[in-house]
Amino acid sequence: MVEATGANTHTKRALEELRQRILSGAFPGGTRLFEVALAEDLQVSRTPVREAMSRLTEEGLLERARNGGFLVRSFDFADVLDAIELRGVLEGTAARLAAERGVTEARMKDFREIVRRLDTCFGAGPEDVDFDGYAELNGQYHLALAALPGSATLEREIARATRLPFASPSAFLPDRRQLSAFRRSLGLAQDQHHQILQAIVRREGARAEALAREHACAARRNVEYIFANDIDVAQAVPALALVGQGSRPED
Amino acid sequence: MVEATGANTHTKRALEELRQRILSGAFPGGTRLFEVALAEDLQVSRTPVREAMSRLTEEGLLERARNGGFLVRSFDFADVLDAIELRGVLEGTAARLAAERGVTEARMKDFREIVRRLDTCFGAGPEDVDFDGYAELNGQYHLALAALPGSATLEREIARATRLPFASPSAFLPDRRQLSAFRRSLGLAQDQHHQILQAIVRREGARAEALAREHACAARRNVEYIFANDIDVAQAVPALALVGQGSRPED
DNA sequence: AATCGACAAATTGCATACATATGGCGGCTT
DNA sequence: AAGCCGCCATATGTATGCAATTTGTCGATT
Repeated sequence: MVEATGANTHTKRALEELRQRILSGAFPGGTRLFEVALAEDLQVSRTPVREAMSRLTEEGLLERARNGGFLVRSFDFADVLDAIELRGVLEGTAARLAAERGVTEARMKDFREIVRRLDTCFGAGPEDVDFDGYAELNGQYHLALAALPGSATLEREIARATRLPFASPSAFLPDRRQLSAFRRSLGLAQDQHHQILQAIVRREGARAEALAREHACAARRNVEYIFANDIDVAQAVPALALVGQGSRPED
Repeated sequence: MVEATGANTHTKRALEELRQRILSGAFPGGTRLFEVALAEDLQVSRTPVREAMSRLTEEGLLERARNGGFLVRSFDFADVLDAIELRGVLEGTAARLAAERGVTEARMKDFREIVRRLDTCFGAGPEDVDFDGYAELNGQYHLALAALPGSATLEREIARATRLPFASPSAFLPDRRQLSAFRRSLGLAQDQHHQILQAIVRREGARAEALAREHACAARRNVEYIFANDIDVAQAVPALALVGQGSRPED
């Protein structure tokens, strides 16, 4: 009711508003959210606020406090890196299982088409990149990869593990404001997209897994670059708004 | 409030009763659960029933239906195998990261102690095994393994992925009613416990990962054994009560 | 037989009031 | 100064009634 039908319920409103606030970093990690205050603020009764907070717990943005109530989860730099590592492991598993078990014609056709369209995001010049198109198709690529082996269990787990902003495959893609060396990584990433496809087609499970893992490591490099260059994190990378400011790496 | 303090709330009661029913296979997969009927049945109001169902969704036993309400999730044989595969991958990752990153003294001491105590479950004769002790310590071993790298993200994800009964490391351990060939696998498993420890100590990440994955595959062998021998599943393996009866493998 | 519309029943969404539990603060004692 | 206790304010747990939505049934029409 809240989402599937698009019905405009109070719970849905509260859920979307709270999610947006959390994702924008409006609540420091560890903040306790109080039903009554939020109900007033959002102008609904406690019931939809509770429901919304319960759902945000499912989404991984809140956790339940020990004597009832909800806390905003806190994340640090290590969580970001581990989330990226985990995504690599899970997507690597999807690639391996796809290679080992085979892929249906329909899914392979879809996957190939996405890779082909990703190619069209690159023009003649090294700076000639359709960033928006790439970001959209990159998201599609990763969803399709997760679905390739036809395992609902794995697909579900990948969806869960990549739900938080900084865990998403699209979290650290460069855009037009960023340095060109940073942007050139897109071309390398697209090459990896191709290689993963090839490894799967050739039934090379270990290779597919290794490639997909390395592919996810690009996100780690991008994160490290951002922190190493003291870039204003919240400004440059919305995905990191959730991450505590005191948790930057020291090197 | 529901769990941390042990307070005896209606929500807690409803949660435990519904969980137990679901885990015992009382509701076929896909069954819709109705608030009003359950509230009457459990003799509480709708509010704690809703809360309990929301939590069971977090636990992975229910899913939200499209226009509100909740459905009991259904699982088939492939889900069992994929859950085992996923556990192997995640525990393998824990082993690898432990080897790569190192382990604190406290955690390593704890881990060694568990392995040592697992050894004491085996007596002089091949049939002389303390099954209950083994099962208890096996669970501890796997929890400790998940915690070794000191990554809250990974530990949390492993906990989630192993939450369902058939995904648990202890799901398919043999007990005293089962065949001796089946039981002998415990000795092999314990050898693997040792080898994983050794690989971590030696900083052999790839080896640790491969061993932990293979270790998880024992569960797959056990499942396949159960099905291949037409054993009454619900009777022999409570962990499989959740799995649909029409989804047995055909080979 | 299939489809559509109307209506009733059932279910979920929600608000509100009351009950219960928790946490913080102040005062007192050691 | 530290610890303990009591009190009160606040937050959560819960029940219940009403509103809104969804589902199912039945009859009419093609």
